[in-house]
Order: sequence, then C-alpha cells, then structure tokens
Amino acid sequence: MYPDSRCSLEHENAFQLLVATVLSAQCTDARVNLVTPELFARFPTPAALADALQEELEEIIRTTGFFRSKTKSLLGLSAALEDRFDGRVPSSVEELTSLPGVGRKTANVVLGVAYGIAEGVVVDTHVKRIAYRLGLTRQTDPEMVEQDLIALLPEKERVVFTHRMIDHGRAICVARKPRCAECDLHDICPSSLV
DNA sequence: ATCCCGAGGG
DNA sequence: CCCTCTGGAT
Repeated sequence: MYPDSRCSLEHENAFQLLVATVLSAQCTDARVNLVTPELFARFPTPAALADALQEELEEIIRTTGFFRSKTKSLLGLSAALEDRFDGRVPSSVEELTSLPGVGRKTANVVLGVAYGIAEGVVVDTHVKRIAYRLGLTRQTDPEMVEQDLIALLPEKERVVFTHRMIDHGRAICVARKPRCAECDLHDICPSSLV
C-alpha cells in the first residue's frame, strides 16, 4: 500500500518546508501549495520574510486559515532563525520547538523530511485517527499516541509510515465516512465496518 | 455541521 | 484540561 508515499507540501529546502508546515495547521496541504509559490517568490529567505509587512503576509496566506496567528508565527520564527540560528533551520526537536508557532508535529516533519532524522513520529490528525482505528494506540493525546508509535516503529519506518497514513486518511480512512469496503486493512482493523 | 499534515494561552 | 484562532471544501 502506498509504496511511494512522501511529503506532499511543496518545498525546495528546509526553510520552505518549515514555513509550509506551519501553514498546514487545520488546512489541506493542497491549499498550502496554492499560496507558497507566491510566498517563496517574494520572501525566499528568513531574512526577507522577517522583514515582510504584516498586511502583505496576511493577504498572501489568508486562505490557509488562522492567518493572523500564522503571520505572527512566520514573522517570529524568521526573526528567530536570523537572530539565533544564523539564518539556518536547526535540526533538533528542542531547537525547532523553541521557534514561535512550531510544536512537536511541525518539528518532526522538518526533522524527518528535510534532515532524515526520525527520533519521533509525526502525529497529525490523520495519523492520530488511523492509529486509533487500527488499534495501534488507545491514547487520544497526540504526544501519547506518538509514544505508542515510537515503540511500534523502527526509525527507518517512521517517516514513510506517516506519509502512508496521510495518503490512506485522505483516500480511504477518511474522518467522517471511512470507505472500509475499499480498504486493504479491513480484515485486520478492529474498527472496520465490513 | 464537520473536517483539514496544530499551536498557544488560560 | 479547556478554549481560541480562520478559510475553504464537502
């Protein structure tokens, strides 16, 4: 299933991935990919983004939702990258989550996709829902779900696992009305409706 | 009305 | 733990 699953947020470097992942909160990545070309063309570096006008930034990213707080996060994290990390995206969870607007989920995405580091597991809304339905966890708090998945998955499997869960969550195991009859896992899934 | 690759604040 | 932030798609 999903042999070639990978990150679907369009990006060319760690900085762009960080920005796109911040924008992806409570928003489809397809919509994020609609605004990032203009965003990256106007503000290609942390230094450029840190100097952006708030109003201009809000206008560009408005359709991704939560645009005021996301604008604040992008301005804050760009300034922090300049001030504390020499304009580079750091490669540890502690440093990444010290940036405004960056929590464990975003940090794990950047570490895994940009740097190939998978000490944690990305737990987004799809991973959380599907792990629960499959009986891989009984937890509902994302950090607790992550601990269960870390115990289940060797490091090499963690990055691709998340992307497969996301693909599966979009195509089959959707939130509202899962298509269990089309699911390859229906006979081993404790939540299967068929 | 519910959901989308969440995070911060109370 | 709870709440709020936000627009677009279904």
